Amino acid sequence: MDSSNSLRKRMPAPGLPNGWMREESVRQNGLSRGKSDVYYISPIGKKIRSKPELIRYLGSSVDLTFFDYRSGKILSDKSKALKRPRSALEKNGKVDLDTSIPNRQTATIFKQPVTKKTNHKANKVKSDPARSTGRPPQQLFREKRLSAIKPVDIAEKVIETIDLPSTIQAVGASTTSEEIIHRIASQLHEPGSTPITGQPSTALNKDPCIWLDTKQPICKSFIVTEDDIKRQESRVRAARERLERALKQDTDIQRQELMLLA
Amino acid sequence: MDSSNSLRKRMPAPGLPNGWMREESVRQNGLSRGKSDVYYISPIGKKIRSKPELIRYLGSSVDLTFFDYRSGKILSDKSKALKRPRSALEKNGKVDLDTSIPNRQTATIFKQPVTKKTNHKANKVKSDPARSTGRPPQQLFREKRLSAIKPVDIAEKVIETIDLPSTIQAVGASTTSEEIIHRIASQLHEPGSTPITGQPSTALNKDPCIWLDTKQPICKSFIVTEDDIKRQESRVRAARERLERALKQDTDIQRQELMLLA
DNA sequence: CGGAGTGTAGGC
DNA sequence: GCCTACACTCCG
Repeated sequence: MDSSNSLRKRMPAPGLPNGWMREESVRQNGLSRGKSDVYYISPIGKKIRSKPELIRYLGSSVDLTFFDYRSGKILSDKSKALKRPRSALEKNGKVDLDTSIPNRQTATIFKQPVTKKTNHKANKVKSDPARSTGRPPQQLFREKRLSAIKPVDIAEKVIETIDLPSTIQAVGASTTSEEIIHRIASQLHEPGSTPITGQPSTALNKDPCIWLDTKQPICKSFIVTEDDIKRQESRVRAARERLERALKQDTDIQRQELMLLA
Repeated sequence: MDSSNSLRKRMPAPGLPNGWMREESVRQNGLSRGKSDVYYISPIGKKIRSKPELIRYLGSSVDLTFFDYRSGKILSDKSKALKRPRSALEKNGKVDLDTSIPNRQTATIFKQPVTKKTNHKANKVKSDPARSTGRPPQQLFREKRLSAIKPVDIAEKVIETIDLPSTIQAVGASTTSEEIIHRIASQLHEPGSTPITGQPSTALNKDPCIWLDTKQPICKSFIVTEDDIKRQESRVRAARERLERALKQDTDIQRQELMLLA
């Protein structure tokens, strides 16, 4: 006899990058008793409750076109391909207002067991077990593709005032500090990303196509202290509060406009 | 320009008996900023936070099937009728553990303006404006219907030791002191009930079906002094503390049993 | 106020 | 009809 509670089971999500868990819970009460809900838990503990939310959260880092949310598996050849849903912004003109503060990432998250992963039984290409993140390989110099994206203020005027701290220095003539910011920002959003340390000194001034560590932004390696982290945490907290106020104000205005129309 | 603070407004609850207030407060911070919470304040100052809690509190004295908690109104003919939710006991096998001490009832609660109340536009039966409590008329000798209900201790052994104080005396051959206790206890739980004084001396030894005051238990009238109230308050406080400890212990045991199963 | 759990409109 | 997606309730 199995004494475990069957109303709630959590296990690694097969169709998502390492660190993501799938949870299925069976409704115990009410009109929908017996139906089940599927959630995904991100590596930092954020609970996702639907496929559109998952797509919003993962952004462009994972292609979920063939991901079946309910089963957690990729439906590749069975021609069950779902229509690509539009983004939240296209759909209702709203951004995701969730600015909750994630737990600070500790070393343990980077020590997840590395599993060898073949995408399909019939697949002849196997990924490198030591480096697999469950995502397709990414372009060298991919930060250049972000160069058209800029933060803007409420009047859509570009905000220009983000500076790199002096401890982070660009490497090579063709790499701007702006590209490094783009790269670091997007890498921080990747689930299962490795620590950002910069390029090893051996790579500097050699042929980047051979010597660069593709997992690292193109800058000299640098050190971050515990004090750096604490100072930054309080800055981030303040910034998040400002952002939350601004976003909320925006939805309030949208809501008022809708009420005027009604 | 309205300088009043809009984040918290209190007004009479249209769908509930006289004396109940509805309070709506708007959340100021966090992810749910702008959402509001609705509370109801009972005539004796007890704050209710949800529809299930309201149902538990009012018991069978008011039918809340068509009461919309958020708006505070009855949704009668618009066929918006919600499915009747099951009781807390049916739902999760737990009793309501709230044993917080209500304010002592002062005379003001009994001086509420009496409003004429017709239950429905199409309803031809009108209640007596001078006596309406918003509830249907109750049976004479209704205390007899409670005679099968007994308090029990933890081993379900009946507790027999409740005695009436000598100032309260039963009237008539067929009325036991136990019935009077039942009647007084249940009347005290009715929202909007009138003071309990006993039967007027004119009613004694005459035909009860004609002379009894149906709002009063069937006992001689009696006087309660300020000292009686103070003495009783401290006894009740002590009893409530014992009850709270016992209930708490019981939930702790239930929780431990659940953990052993998991 | 957050969050787990349930309700439920609207799409298919 | 059923399911998806998300709003909402309720209670800690």
